[in-house]
Amino acid sequence: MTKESRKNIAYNYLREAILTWKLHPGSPIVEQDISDQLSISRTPVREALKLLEAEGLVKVMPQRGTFVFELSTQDVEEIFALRENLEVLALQAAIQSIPIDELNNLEAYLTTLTEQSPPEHFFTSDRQLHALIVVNGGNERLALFLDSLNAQVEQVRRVSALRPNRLDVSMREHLAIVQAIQARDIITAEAELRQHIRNVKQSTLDVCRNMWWQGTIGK
Amino acid sequence: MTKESRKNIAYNYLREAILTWKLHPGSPIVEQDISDQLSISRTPVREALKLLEAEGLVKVMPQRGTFVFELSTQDVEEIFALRENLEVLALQAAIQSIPIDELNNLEAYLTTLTEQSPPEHFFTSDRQLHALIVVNGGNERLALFLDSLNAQVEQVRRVSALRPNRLDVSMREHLAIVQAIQARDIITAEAELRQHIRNVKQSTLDVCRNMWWQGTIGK
DNA sequence: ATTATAGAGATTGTATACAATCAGTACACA
DNA sequence: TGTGTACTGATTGTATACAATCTCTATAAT
Repeated sequence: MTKESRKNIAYNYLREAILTWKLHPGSPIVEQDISDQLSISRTPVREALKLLEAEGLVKVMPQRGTFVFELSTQDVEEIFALRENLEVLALQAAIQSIPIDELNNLEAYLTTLTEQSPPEHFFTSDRQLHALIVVNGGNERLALFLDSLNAQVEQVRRVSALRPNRLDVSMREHLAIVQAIQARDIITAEAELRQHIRNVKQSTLDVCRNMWWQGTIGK
Repeated sequence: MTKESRKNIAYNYLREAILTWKLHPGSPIVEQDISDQLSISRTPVREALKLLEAEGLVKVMPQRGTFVFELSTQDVEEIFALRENLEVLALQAAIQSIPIDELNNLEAYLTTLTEQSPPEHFFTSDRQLHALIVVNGGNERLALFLDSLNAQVEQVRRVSALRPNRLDVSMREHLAIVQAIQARDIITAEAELRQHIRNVKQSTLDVCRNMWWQGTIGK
C-alpha cells in the first residue's frame, strides 16, 4: 500500500473531527494548532482546509480565520431540494442496471436490522443503498456532487438519525425502495425515494432547530 | 477597491488562458513557470491550481504534473445531462419570480442581434438568460455547481458557437425561452429550454469530435 | 535485440520563515 | 461619557529552500 500524503492525513483528520462533533459548528480551526497536533507543517494542513472548503465543510474568511461550517435551515432546504432531484435523476438512469444480487443482499441485510441493532449498521446500509443508486447512474460528476452535499448534512444527520423510531422507519423506507428497484418499477421507486428523502430532511430540520435553541450552534 | 490577492491573480490568469485556448487541452502547467511569468511565488500559484482542479478545469496528477483538462465526449454527455435537468429545476423555482422588466430588456436586446453582430454580444446575452434563471431559482449551491459545469465546457463552446448559423439559431431559441417565461408558461419554457440545451450539446459534441480528428487535443 | 537497472533531471510535496491584515484593547482627546 | 486612533497579538497570506517521487535515458547484462 502506498504511503498516505500528509495533506490526506490532515484532510481525513479534520473531516472526521467535524463529522463526529469533536469540532463544533462555528468553532475556529487554527492551521498552526492542527499542524502541531499532527506534527506536520502548515502547508499540507492549509491544502486540506481548502479541500474541505470546496466541499462546504469549513468556511475560510480571508485574513481572519477558518471556521467549521454552520448549517442554517436555509442550507438544509437547499441541500435536500438538490439531493431529492439529483438522486431521482440517478435512479432513472440506474434502475435497469443495478445488479439484482446486490439488491437481494441489501434486502436480506435490511430485514435483519431491529431497534436494538447498533446505529452504525443503519448508517452502513443507508450509504450502501444510495451508493448503489448513484454509482449505477453512471454520471461521475453527479456522484461527486452528491457526496459533497451529503457531507454537509452528515454532521447533523448523525444526530437526527438517532431520534426515537427514526431508525426503524428509515429501515422500512429503505426496504420499500429496494423492493421497487428489484421489480424495476421506476414509478414506485421514485415515489418512495422522494418520500424517504423528504422525511430525512424533516428530521434534519427538527434537529437543526433544536440545536439552535439549545445554543449548540450559533449563539 | 481592495487589492487583489496573488492567489486570485494566478487563478484569473490561468482560467483566462485555458478558456481562450492560450493553454491547450492536455498541455502541462508547471507551477514554477507560472510563478515566473507572474513574478509571484509558487505558493499562490499552487492554491490557484487547486481551485481550478475543484472546478474541473485542470487535472493534477500527484507527483507527476498538472495538465489542462481534456474534454471527452463522455464528459460532454455527463455535463449536459446534468445541466439540462438542473437548469429546468431552477426554471421551475424561478419562473414566477423573474422580474418582467429584466425579461423585456433581454427580449429587446435579443431582437437587435443579427448574423453580423459580434459574437461577444451573443455570449453576453446567453450568460444573461441563464443567470436570470439560475439566480432567481434561489438555490446558491445549484448556481455554483452550474457555474462549474459551464466552465468545463466553455472552452469548447467558444468554438462551437461560432459555427455557421449556430449564433442565429441560438438567438431564436433564446427568444422563445424568454417569451415563454414572460407568459409564465412553465410547460413551454421548460420544453424550449431543454431543446436549446440539447442543441448546444450536439453542437459541442460535433466540435469536440472534430478537434479529436484534427489532433487539436489528445495526440 | 531485449530487458533490467541505475542515475540524472524535472516536477510536485513539504517545511519554515517572514509579511500583511484583521480584531480587539488601551489610551488620548473632545 | 463617548469617540477616534495607535498599538499589540493572533492568524492567514506569501516566499523560499529542501525533500520525495516520477519519467526518461543511458548503460549493462542476458
